[in-house]
Amino acid sequence: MFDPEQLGVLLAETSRAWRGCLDQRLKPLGLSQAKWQVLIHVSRGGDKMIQKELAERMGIEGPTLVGLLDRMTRDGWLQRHESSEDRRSKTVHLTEKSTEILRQIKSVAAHLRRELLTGMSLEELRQCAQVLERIKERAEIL
Amino acid sequence: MFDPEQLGVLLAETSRAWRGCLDQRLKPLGLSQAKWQVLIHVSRGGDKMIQKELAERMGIEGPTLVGLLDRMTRDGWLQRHESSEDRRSKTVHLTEKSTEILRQIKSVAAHLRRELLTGMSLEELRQCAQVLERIKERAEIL
DNA sequence: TACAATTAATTCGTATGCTACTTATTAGCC
DNA sequence: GGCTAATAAGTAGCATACGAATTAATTGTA
Repeated sequence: MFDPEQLGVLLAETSRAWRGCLDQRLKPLGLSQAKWQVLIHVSRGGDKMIQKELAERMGIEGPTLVGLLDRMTRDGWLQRHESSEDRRSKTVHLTEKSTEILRQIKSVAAHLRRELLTGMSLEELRQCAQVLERIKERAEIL
Repeated sequence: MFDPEQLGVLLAETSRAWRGCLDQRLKPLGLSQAKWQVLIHVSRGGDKMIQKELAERMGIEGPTLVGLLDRMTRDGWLQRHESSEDRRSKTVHLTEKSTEILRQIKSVAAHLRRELLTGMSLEELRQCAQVLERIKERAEIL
């Protein structure tokens, strides 16, 4: 029996549970979800990415990112550099410590993903992803 | 083309986008997601439900609920009563104001759900929910 | 060129989440 | 009955999210 009324709740709970698992496993590395997301995005973004763009890619607001970067800089995960192109901007950079730990993050995330998804067919997952994608696109333009 | 590596990210983003829409529409009523969730659960729970049980049903920790109830009591959404059965416990109750607004909450949520899900077949949604359900169950026991 | 509008980062105040700890009360065991 | 465990609520401190307002720099226009 399926009630579409429950889909929103289920979606929220599933996302929460998944994130909770990952948080728990990355905690021993000193990392929260917000922090490893920053590291991933910075590593993908290259040396030219400024805070504004990082916030956009992460889907969070400027002030939220400022606080996050403050704590991460304080703890040696990141450095901020003045942009050479625009004196209003700052670029964000990995440190040795965070470069080192990125591999572990990716490995833990991939391992958890395999645990959560084993036994489900690629076709099932693909269809599920398609539905989610459509919901997401609609929600983002509303 | 579908890459299961992206499913976790997609799940998080979809959930976030849906919740964001609902938050935006309920904001004019003075309600955040945390607050309307409290109201929904209290209305379902009846007059015997104590804070401990409310926190469990909502999937949040005790101290988080304490702060939430503090703010909601302050703003006239709720009342706390001493439990007659156990002097350690307190029961949580709707006020006139919140009873009144609950209908609007449900109506807004149902309307949004229809907007986000129109055009998708019941079968598609059912299968998607099934996948989410399995992921959620695994994540919760890990 | 000068002035207005925009943009990037920040600060401030608040909401919401957590863990660890405290206090009051109840339950359980000898 | 009396001591110890467990339980419910709350407090304290922190992380993470937001919007509004501020500051400094850039862009666009008259």
